[in-house]
Amino acid sequence: MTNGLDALAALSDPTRRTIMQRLRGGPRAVGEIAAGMTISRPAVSQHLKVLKESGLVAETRQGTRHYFAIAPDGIGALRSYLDDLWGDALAAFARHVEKERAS
Amino acid sequence: MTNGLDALAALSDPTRRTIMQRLRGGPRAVGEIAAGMTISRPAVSQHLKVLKESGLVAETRQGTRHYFAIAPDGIGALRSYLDDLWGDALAAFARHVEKERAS
DNA sequence: CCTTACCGTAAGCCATAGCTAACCTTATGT
DNA sequence: ACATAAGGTTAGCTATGGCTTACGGTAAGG
Repeated sequence: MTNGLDALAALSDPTRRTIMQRLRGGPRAVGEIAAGMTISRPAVSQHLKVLKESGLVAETRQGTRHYFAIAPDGIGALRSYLDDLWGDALAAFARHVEKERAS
Repeated sequence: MTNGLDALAALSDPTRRTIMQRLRGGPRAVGEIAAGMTISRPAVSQHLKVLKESGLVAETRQGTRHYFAIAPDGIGALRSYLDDLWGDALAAFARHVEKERAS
């Protein structure tokens, strides 16, 4: 795992998010992913490289076909990061409400 | 709420993530946030503007001081987005494992 | 009223990200 | 062996993002 934060930068790009959406049904080959998209296939390859290096997708080759699938671990790292922020935000918010009530 | 996805782009920047870390303890004024950081105060203001527009932080003014605090709703939107991906990823992974087992 | 503190905004510069086009690799098939 | 199919890689252009500097705005304090 890179460090779980690269995944945030990876998902910041709209194109990469639509790629993730296309992988929701299961593994897809590069050509299938690129089909119907407005950008070129090499561009998709570059995005897949970023997604892979960030730990969000996994690659499995089969002949000349490169299949990419969502990697649960990558999303899990993101979730735990957000959960930390979430917990602190709620705690701070609770303290703030408490101080308001004491006035 | 913008749409919950702007928050991803907002958190993609490392500087904005450290700002969020500084807000974990509760609301902070702009000057406090900028103190100790390597970048200038106007740069912090610009980052805070992005964080605010993405729904990740909320602003409350008090005199000339502008206090910023983590907005739980913004993080919640992100979490639900990731949970969607997470669920589908697990389902697809389970199907994949099942197909492997059937060989 | 004038100054000072605190902060947002605008202009400009520089670096990086994303795209396309062209090329190279590797595997399948005949 | 040759042709084709499927993808990764590179070079180069363009656009966008983030930073600084300089400026404008508002509230508090003497």
